[in-house]
Amino acid sequence: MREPSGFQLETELTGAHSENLGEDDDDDDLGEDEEDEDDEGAGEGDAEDGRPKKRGPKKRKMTPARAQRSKVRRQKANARERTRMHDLNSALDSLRKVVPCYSKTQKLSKIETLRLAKNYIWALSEILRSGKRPDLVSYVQTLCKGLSQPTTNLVAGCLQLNSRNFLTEPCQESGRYASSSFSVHSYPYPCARLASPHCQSGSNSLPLRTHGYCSAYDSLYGGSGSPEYNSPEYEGPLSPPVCINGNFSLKHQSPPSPEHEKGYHYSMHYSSGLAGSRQTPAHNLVFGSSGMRSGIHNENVLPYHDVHPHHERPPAYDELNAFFHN
DNA sequence: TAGGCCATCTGGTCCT
DNA sequence: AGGACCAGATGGCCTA
Repeated sequence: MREPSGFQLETELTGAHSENLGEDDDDDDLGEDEEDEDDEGAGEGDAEDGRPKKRGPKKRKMTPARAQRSKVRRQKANARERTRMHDLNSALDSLRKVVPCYSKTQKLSKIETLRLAKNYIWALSEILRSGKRPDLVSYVQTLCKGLSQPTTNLVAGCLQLNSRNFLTEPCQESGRYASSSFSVHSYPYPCARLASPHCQSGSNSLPLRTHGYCSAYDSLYGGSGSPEYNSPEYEGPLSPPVCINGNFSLKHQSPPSPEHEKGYHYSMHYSSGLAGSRQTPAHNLVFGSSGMRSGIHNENVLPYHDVHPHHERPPAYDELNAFFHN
């Protein structure tokens, strides 16, 4: 048996896969077949020497024409692969926008985005399951589980956490959540949603801005933000607050109305394009007694289709719907 | 400079 | 047969 080597091995590998499959009928390389016959027939067709006849497509020499075709094919494959990866990155960007802590300037890495998304889903599921306002610390810890330190800091900064809260908290995940992890000041995070003019609507709107950053937890559960509205500091794409309504606010179904202004609870809009079956009116979303104290107007959040062009329904739609109707 | 992240190329495999 | 998907390799860029 001959040992394939170097260039020949490469051409055999690729050629075995594709060259011999579809392009042999191009007879622009005349004489090749005969060369191949000579080339391979002597080496592997010998039944006399006891060796089994080699199966599979014949190996063919790389002629200039074939090399050219191979090159073109490879270029096409590369272009497809690039497109595919770009699509994948676009999807990741969409995901970045719906997980807590979206920042144009400090993008989460791919892996961190996926981890944070997983944690976010988990945290929301826990809220649904328990039906109670989560503890801030455990909530953040859930969000930050498995995240790198910079990302943890970013999340903490996004939440505008009072780092003192964590000084007394036991560390989790082998010390990952030590107090030093929450050096909020070092990761100032401007909350995109705050730039939304909806943030300033209505007297019942929750003060969302604190020193230019978003305290999503505050916005969800009521906190101590000073109402500095409509700042142009950050005009990037909107990120949902780390709260239910941001993630599940889907689409404006009607322009803001006085009724909406009054309905200051955690409103949820669902507007699904799925079979047109779930044009659900806004549901007031109330989280426990403390949650009642404050809320975010439903227009505070990015229309769902802005980041979900296909109008996917949130996975927990039915559960949420049922829960918030109770 | 090492390490992390990323984009791209590439070959193999699977599916339609 | 061709495209999608995947994983490995490679090199560039950035940051601590």
